[in-house]
Amino acid sequence: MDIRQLRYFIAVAEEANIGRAATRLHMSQPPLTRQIQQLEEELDTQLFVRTPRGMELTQAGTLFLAEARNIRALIEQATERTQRAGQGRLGRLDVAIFGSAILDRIPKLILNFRNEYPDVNVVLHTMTKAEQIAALRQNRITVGFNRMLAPLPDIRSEVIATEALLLAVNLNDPLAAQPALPFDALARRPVILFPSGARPNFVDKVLALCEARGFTPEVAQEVGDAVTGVALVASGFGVCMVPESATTLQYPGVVYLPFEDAPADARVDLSCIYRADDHSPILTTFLASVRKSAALQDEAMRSA
Amino acid sequence: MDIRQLRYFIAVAEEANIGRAATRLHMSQPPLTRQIQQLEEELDTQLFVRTPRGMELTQAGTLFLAEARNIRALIEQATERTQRAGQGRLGRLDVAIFGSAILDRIPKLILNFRNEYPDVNVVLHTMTKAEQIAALRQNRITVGFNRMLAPLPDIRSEVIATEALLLAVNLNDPLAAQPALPFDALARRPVILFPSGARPNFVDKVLALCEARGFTPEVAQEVGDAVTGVALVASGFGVCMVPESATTLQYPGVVYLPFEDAPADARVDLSCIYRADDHSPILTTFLASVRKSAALQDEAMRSA
DNA sequence: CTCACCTAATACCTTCGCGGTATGATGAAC
DNA sequence: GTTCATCATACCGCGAAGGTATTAGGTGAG
Repeated sequence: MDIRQLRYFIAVAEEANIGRAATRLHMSQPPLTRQIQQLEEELDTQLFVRTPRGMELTQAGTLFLAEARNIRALIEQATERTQRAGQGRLGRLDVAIFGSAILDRIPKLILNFRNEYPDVNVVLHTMTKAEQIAALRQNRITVGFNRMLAPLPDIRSEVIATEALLLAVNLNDPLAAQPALPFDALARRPVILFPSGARPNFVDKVLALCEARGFTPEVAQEVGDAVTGVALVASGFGVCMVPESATTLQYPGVVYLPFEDAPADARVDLSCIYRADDHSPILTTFLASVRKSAALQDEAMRSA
Repeated sequence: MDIRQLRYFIAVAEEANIGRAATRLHMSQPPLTRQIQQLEEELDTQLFVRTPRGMELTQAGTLFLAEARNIRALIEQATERTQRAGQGRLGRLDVAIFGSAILDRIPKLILNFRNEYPDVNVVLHTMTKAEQIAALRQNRITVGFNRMLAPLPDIRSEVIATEALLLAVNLNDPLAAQPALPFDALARRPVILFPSGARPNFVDKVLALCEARGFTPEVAQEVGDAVTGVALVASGFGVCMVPESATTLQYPGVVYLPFEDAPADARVDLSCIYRADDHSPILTTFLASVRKSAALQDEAMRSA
């Protein structure tokens, strides 16, 4: 059996007339006759009774018509869905995020993507940097978000955004009264650092910035993520350097203050990573969407 | 797209290797390569990534594999069901029966058919003889059961069985004491006749039998069917001639007695009728089944 | 009753494409 | 580097699909 024959059969059944069906199929009558005969022969079942006025479906033919329409619809659906999958508009995408990336920017990027491609099932996984790289290598995730990535041969990384750094200060601290701080405020207070885990990370960034300005901060505590860090600031342990997006984390007794000199290197990157050999359309569309909405976010931030 | 291509695709996907798939499909590798390429081209979607170790499904390919398996299963099911319909083993059969035919024989015939062909949906309709013929002509039924059918050009009828005639007698009647009756017992009692409705029918049969023996029975009452007739016998209205199969109708105060002389013409036929131009397989199988089980019934009756 | 007209079926031809064999290109393993 | 596997390409022959011309058969009008 052949899908072409199904098409032919449906046409003949609907027209109840081979000649008219042939016209509709843009072909001549004799080959159509032959195809119908072959179909009947292959099924070993009479589908039509030939009358002087045309073709009339038998009971078996009526049943087969329903089945044929089913099959045709299923085929159309299959091609359509496959094509959408091939364009990265349908399927599943496993995305890894890290702890404080939950704050603000990343969720918005992913939300934009989900709105644009509602038939892609985005599955989120929380992983550390090292876990993300291992998961990429095992194909357990397709893309990950992280900061401060060292280059690797098999993993490509792409900076999505850079964020300014702010200082989280306890509201009772005299520093909190000022609208902006000099960078060396860090030298005058115990500092809370995060994250713990694989280096290089945000800790190294902060320490490097201080070193460039000729001082070494007093480390009050190292913690796992930004949320814990801000919680310690609220408890009066010290100050804590955080990326801009952490300010969505409103914590009683904590204010986020910019640096008055706003040094160009006092920024931290936010990157997404993916396999260098992954050319799947779903990743391509995701990256395109992320680049687009990250650019929009940047613009909105600059104008604010 | 082509069903053959689906088969090829499934094989390649399952083997993850064109060469092995070609072997499995009993063909050589190059044409298989080409068919897969054509399929991808037609779908405008990459289904496989070519590796030095074989073919690996893309996400779109994985989805298409599931769809292709679905389609293949649906096609197999469609051919199988159509073939069964073409053999009269699947479908719908509208059968008309008349009032007292509900008794015994016909239900058994239909039950046998339903057991033998469980996928045929038998729909029963109760109709008089005239209604059955009209319904056949309008294709509202496929086959009907009735008695005493006059031949018609467009309706074929076939005697399924003949039944002996018995006399239903009230238990208080002195006749009821005898094991068998002479035929002219009918001349000595008021007679209940049935059915009313289109002639010729069973009434004519009874009257003709009496006339052949030189008497005209006294008609106590004409009623619609055997059930009512027997009820009147129970009430003492008179006697009533019934076909053998009516004896399944056990009625308190009524006995069924055979005729001692058992004349050869004291029998009545039971026929089935169908369109002369109906050659549908479902009718053919039904008739074959009916003939077979009617013969078995006859045999059982004779030996009893 | 016959003829015209509709229907589907058949005969024959051309062409396109499927499958075959032989060979090439490419990456992995030793 | 050589060998072995993979898939891709080139080219050929044949079968089958579609086209044209015609036949066969039933219906309805005159």
